[in-house]
Amino acid sequence: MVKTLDENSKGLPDHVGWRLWNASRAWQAEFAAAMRGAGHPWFTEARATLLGHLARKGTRQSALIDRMAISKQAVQQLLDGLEAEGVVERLPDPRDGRGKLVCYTEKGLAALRDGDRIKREIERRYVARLGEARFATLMDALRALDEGQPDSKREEADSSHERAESN
Amino acid sequence: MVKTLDENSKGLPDHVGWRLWNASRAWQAEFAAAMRGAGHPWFTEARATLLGHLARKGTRQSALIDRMAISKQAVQQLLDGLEAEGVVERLPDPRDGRGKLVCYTEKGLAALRDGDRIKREIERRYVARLGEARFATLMDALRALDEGQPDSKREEADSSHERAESN
DNA sequence: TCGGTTGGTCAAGTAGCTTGACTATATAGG
DNA sequence: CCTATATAGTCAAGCTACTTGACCAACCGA
Repeated sequence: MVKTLDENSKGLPDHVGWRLWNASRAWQAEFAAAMRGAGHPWFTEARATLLGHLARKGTRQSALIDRMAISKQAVQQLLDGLEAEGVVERLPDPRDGRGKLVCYTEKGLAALRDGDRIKREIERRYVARLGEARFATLMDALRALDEGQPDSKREEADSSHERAESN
Repeated sequence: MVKTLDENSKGLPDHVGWRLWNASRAWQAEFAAAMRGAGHPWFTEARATLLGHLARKGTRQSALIDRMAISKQAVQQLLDGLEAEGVVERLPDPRDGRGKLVCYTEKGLAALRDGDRIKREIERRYVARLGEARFATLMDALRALDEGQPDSKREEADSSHERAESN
């Protein structure tokens, strides 16, 4: 997206925004295709985002809501879907009658393992294409970009603060 | 998305895919916010993508369909919206009774100008954050990544071939 | 124990896609 | 010329990933 509004000379756009978008999109597509090919047809981008915030030992639904930058209802709907697919399950939180613990099922853990493998494979291919040095500088620049951005970094014991109630 | 499936040690993911996604997302958000702030509240990501393929002198609707990697109906719906907003207009193609030429309105051209300005401003800020050298290597790596990808590059006289009819 | 905050659900609406089914124009072959 | 097929566009319905609004139930602090 936002190849936007610029068309340099004859051809496609060529500014940071477009290049970033393009590269990101390519990575996604490659990853998702590999995941679906590896026997996880339920895999989608939105679900992956959510699972990325889900600790192996399980996470409170409310914690997921805090960490993802979307409404709690959206998180709930994603979870409904993942639960229906048998990837996660919602258990009652023993320490809070209201709360629910979202946990991986065996199926979910298997996907996790495949995901890690696939991710490493893609990375390997990227290194092969760019060379180690260039790949390293790429990562370095991207990290520097992220660091400057507000809202990145938020280590762990971070419940409560910012993201002050939306609904 | 796809912060996915890895959570290195304590904290957020840190692989290429995630970094790219994050950076891309940040750029988008910054650009869209600036555009809306500049008096173009109709601006969205999907619309920007489409406009990125629309030449200043106008483009055949069917050509837009070829260039964007989505269904013709999706393109049509996007155009419906943009037309309703008064950003583009659809004129009959004099050389083909079936075809329509999609053109910018004055409002659309104004957005184009603002977009270019904003894009340059963001780029300037990126350079300030990374330093010129690092910014240059970032662009270089991203370009190298794109080049390797299938379907990128498609200079101009490219009508017809690939993308063989979907619907 | 009462009031406010927190955790979660249900319902309805929107954006941005998809596929399927259809109409109108163009064009190539007999 | 006339028919067959490909091309350009439209209409309709459906899905995913979000949104806001309204609500209930459990917890917690004064």
